[in-house]
Amino acid sequence: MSQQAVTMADVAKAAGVSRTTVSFVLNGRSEANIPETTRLRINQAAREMGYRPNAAARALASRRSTWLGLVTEIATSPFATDVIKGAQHSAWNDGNFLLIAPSGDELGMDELAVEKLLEQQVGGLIIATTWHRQITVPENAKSVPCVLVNCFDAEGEFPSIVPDEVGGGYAAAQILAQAGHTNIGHITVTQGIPAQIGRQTGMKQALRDHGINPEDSKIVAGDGTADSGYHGTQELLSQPDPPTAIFCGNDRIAMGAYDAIKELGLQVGKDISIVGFDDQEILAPHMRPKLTTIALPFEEMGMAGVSLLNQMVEGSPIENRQITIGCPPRIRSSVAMHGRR
Amino acid sequence: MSQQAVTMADVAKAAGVSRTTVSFVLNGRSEANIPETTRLRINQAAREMGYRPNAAARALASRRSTWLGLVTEIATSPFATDVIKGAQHSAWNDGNFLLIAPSGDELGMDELAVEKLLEQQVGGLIIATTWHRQITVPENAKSVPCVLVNCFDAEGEFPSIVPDEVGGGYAAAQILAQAGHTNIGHITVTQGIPAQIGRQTGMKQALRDHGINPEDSKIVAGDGTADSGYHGTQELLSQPDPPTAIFCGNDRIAMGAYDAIKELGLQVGKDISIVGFDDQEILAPHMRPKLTTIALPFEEMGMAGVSLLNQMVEGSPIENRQITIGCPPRIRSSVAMHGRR
DNA sequence: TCAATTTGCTAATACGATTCAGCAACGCGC
DNA sequence: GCGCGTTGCTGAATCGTATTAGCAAATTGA
Repeated sequence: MSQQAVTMADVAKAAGVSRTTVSFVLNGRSEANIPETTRLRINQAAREMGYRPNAAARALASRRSTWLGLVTEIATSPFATDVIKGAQHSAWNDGNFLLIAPSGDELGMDELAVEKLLEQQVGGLIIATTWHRQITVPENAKSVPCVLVNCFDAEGEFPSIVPDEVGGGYAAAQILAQAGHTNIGHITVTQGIPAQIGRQTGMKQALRDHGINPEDSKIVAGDGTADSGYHGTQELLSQPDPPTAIFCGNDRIAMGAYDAIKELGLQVGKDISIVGFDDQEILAPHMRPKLTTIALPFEEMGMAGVSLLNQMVEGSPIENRQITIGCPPRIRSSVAMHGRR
Repeated sequence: MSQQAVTMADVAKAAGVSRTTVSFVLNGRSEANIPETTRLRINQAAREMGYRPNAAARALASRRSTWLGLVTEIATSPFATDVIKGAQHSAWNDGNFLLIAPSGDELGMDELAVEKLLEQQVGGLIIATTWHRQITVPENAKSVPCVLVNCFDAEGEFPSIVPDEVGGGYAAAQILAQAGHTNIGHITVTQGIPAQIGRQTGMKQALRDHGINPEDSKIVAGDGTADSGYHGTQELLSQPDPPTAIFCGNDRIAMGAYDAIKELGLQVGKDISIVGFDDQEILAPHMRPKLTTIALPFEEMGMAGVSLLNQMVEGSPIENRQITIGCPPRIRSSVAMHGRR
């Protein structure tokens, strides 16, 4: 199989020095001052012999590892990709590896996942969810530094990274208000979750700041599906004084809204303006017209999570235990100016 | 940090046996016949003391690891999720861990990724791409068993798992033919890639098998975007004898097709039938009407890849070096019966 | 009853690194 | 010519497990 024979001892013999010296040189330890000539000799020997460090041995001997664990619901959503992407990116740049374990539906699965990761000697843990919510963290996760991404625990015991739902909702409504709309409808995502509450709160605040009475805007409760967007839009537009703009709680709702609007013979981005939320990569930029929406910063959250985790692993004190990542607007073509054309 | 003190030696002392015995018991080695009583005593001691095996030490001592490496373009596409999901699932069930390394755009990045994975002592490698194509495998990947997923090398040196594009194209056209359509248009994905060639080939075969002359069906070259689907559909429908059904090379093309059709005042799934390809999770089931499409079996490919890799790692001979995974149709509501209503 | 086998364990070594303690040689100041 | 600091290394212990070889006691077979 792998003819992996060449170890530090081999390199040491070839270079005519001790294993210790090889270790120092290959790890670039400057405190043991090895002269340039020896250094070169060792490096060259290592290269020529095809020396490859053994991470397992290194982890064992040094009592620290280059592995971080990521527990995530890999099964459910395309969002997971982005968190993984960000986390992976950040970890890779620090020379760390991400071990991914599946978060399960069944009770106790998370605990098992964490246990398995701990066996692998991970130096720290990230627990990530695909939708922003409160979770209960498995007990054993406390054995190592642990950061929550896109979720939080009831006691606030763990540092966590969450999206700024309120700010995002504010931005969405602001885009519409600044385009001159004063009658703005809203179709929410599932009732009671942080996304719904935060986005709605932000929207109302933005309306107020732009001199619009939030009580005047009609809000219909959706459930995050395209269907609910379709029916919600029909409901909004069949009112006596229908809105000229709709803030859809997510992109899929916006997708349904598009269909309802087109069926009524109206044009999105002209007769009715739409703003979504999430910025789903394979959806929003491909809708017709392209959807103006608010991005969920999954990748940034993944990166921030790993970066925070790294600080904790290194033992540096952390100042901010609850980090909120902004949700940036993505301006495309689904919003029209209103009333002052 | 972690008070991780309890080792096999500790358990051994507590149970009043040797380390060897503990090792045998905890690893369930039956050839060394340890009586039930001792076994229980050791297991209980281990549990009470919170013993947790050290994977690094185990890997070092046993000269084999429970890690498999996955090199993938994590950055680009939601498809990567599914491969990871399948691979992860399969690996997890075998007690293995997946180490994921990013495949880079820059030349030599893959080699670096592989090198890093080899340092981690992975027992095998999977190289996966987000779109089906030929690749050149980094030289160092040959140090361990290696399987290609959704790609292949020119020489066929590595076992590979690819989707059955031809079968998928066949299924797509068959769905339309069986619904009574005889004038079927096609909008392709990017010219020259396996997806385009395979799907088109399969389509023509299906038409022939259903007594339709493939030369009669108009094919327009797209590039995989919704825009190309939009314009391609306009082109097809503005012909003298426009098709009653369109096989779209992928779901995004179908998305553009929907828009073009609706703009013409026609109804998808009634006036014009549409079949897509890919079955993008957040797209196809949410379109209106829901899109009938052919699924790309990424998850299965990931699973098959790991499973094949495992066989190779264990040294069992493999019979099938080039595995093709079927692309199953997902029947939804975008296809109408034609001509015999 | 004695040899042979089985049962139930243990001692010792190995895996491939890291790391601590220390040592020989050399230069330097006085 | 002595003490001292620096330079340039090395030896040995250690990490936590797996594994081979083997041993004492108990059991079995004849």
